Amino acid sequence: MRKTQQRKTVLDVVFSSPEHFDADQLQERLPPKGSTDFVSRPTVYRTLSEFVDAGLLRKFELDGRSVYEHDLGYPQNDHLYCMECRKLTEFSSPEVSNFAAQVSAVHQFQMRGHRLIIRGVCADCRQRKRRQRRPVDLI
Amino acid sequence: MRKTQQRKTVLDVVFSSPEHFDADQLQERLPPKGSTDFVSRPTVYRTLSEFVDAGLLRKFELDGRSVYEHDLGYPQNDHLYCMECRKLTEFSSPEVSNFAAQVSAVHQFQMRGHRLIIRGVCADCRQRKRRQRRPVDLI
DNA sequence: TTCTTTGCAAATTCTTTGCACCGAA
DNA sequence: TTCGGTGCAAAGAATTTGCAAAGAA
Repeated sequence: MRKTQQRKTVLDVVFSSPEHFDADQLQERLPPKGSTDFVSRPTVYRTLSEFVDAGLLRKFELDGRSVYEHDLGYPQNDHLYCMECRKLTEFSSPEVSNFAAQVSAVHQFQMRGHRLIIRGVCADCRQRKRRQRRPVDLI
Repeated sequence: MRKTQQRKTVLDVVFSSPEHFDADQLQERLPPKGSTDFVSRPTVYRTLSEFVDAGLLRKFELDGRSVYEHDLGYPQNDHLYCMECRKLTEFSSPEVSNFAAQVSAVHQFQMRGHRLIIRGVCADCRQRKRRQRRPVDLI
């Protein structure tokens, strides 16, 4: 595997923030179209795919798009997903993992992994909505 | 809302089986292109969307496609997903629900719902693979 | 008749592929 | 020099939309 400017650029940006992202969000953080170290959309996808294979990132689907997260070496199976700002907050719970293993055993199911997504509205967005609503409520 | 042949046809087929399905799988079970009661692809999507709004079906994303399940009036938040045959087996667990509520509270997160997907290989597919492998192993 | 619903074709969105050129090694 | 890697354009797959014609009420 060759050390190219594109792979370096993507690597830098991907690991400059601990946040989840999709291909679109990543490209927004990469150098724009005129720059010397611009990275094209196909290369973004190809590079992300390589990083997943290399174990640097994990990929999963959300709302029909592919979302990537850093592979921190320990399980990150569980997420709070804000339906307003699309922010993901991750955690991992032995309770859920044990439960999943137990259910799999009962169904003679060979478990390869599991993922719990809790949908809702995050604290920030609730705050924002409350503030926005107040002036109207007072009329 | 008008009573059209298309809506009736889709309704019949959707509720003729308790299985999960995506738009493609549904259309395969609908009358083919020449038939009197053919339903076009856009109408399939529009009708499914109406059924979701009406509370007859629930929709969620899996592997980048939209998957529909019957809304049976009780929670079906948890699924075993076979990566081989794509079969979904559903269940619902108060443990996971309670856990989700508890985590949400800690994060001041307003929970709207949750979904646990356990990925792996179902009992049937394990059987099938074992059978297929045997002749080769004996050589 | 009226106004919703449908089918067709085309547009969108996200992702992947074909291919000629570029550039690490 | 040699292949692997890249950008562009185009292809795909899933879903949605514009619009004129069809058909419930």
